[in-house]
Amino acid sequence: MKEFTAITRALADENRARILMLLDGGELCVCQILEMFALAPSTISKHLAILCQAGLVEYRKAGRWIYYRLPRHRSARAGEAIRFVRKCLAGSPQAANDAKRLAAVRRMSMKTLCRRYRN
Amino acid sequence: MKEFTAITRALADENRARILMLLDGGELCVCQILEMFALAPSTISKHLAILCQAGLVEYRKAGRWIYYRLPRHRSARAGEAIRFVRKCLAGSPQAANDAKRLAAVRRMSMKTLCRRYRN
DNA sequence: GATATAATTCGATATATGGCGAAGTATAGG
DNA sequence: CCTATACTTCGCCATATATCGAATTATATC
Repeated sequence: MKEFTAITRALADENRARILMLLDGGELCVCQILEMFALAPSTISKHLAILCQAGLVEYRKAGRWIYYRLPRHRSARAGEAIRFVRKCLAGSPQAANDAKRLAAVRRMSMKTLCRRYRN
Repeated sequence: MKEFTAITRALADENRARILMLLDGGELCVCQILEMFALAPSTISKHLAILCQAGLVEYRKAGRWIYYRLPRHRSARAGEAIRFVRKCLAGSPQAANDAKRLAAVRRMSMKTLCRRYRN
């Protein structure tokens, strides 16, 4: 029940759900995720931490960059949650829009992306 | 996306998830639901309203009593949500406990139940 | 109709959550 | 090792949420 609550609370935010759908298309660097949202880096970081805590994403470090992705080995409940989000949002206007924009973001260099949010 | 958010927010509360699992076993009168929780009637009522708003439950009036149940005709997303909750919680300690207690509650008369929370 | 009953709505409060900017951490490169 | 870079953590604020008790609505019964 505790795991379930962590998962549903993690899903109960539009931005986090969008992040999950983005990651469903493959792993992304934080700077790429950041580029998809009009939010401060610290906010995105917090969202990612919440998703991580719920077991809905995992990350790997690669030098200076950190890549987030759907966990390779998920708990049964996390798997059901991801399936649920996919079923609900796949093909939705928001997801379609995000996918389109993500394709453009993927074509940008990491350097360009990371410079965007420099203070 | 708006519907999805309403659904995930509705699920993001332990008590509401428990209510859904209870209703998965068949419709229940508000006073029966009330008996399952240590919460004020007004609080339960609000939870039911939130579930209703999200399309996860519906109700029917029968004289003085109001019965809640999983909606006969659900949206695709509501169906996925209910399936998700069921998959995650069916067989969990909490659900097993609740089911046991619910069986006892079902054996009580409505009059007895309703008198319980009289101010 | 008047009264009692079953549930909801309203108003108030305490806590949780999402957001930001500033400070901190860890890695890369000169 | 000193600086720049890529994120995260911390501290704060505004809003949202869960909860309660009191007032309200709607139905049944006398």
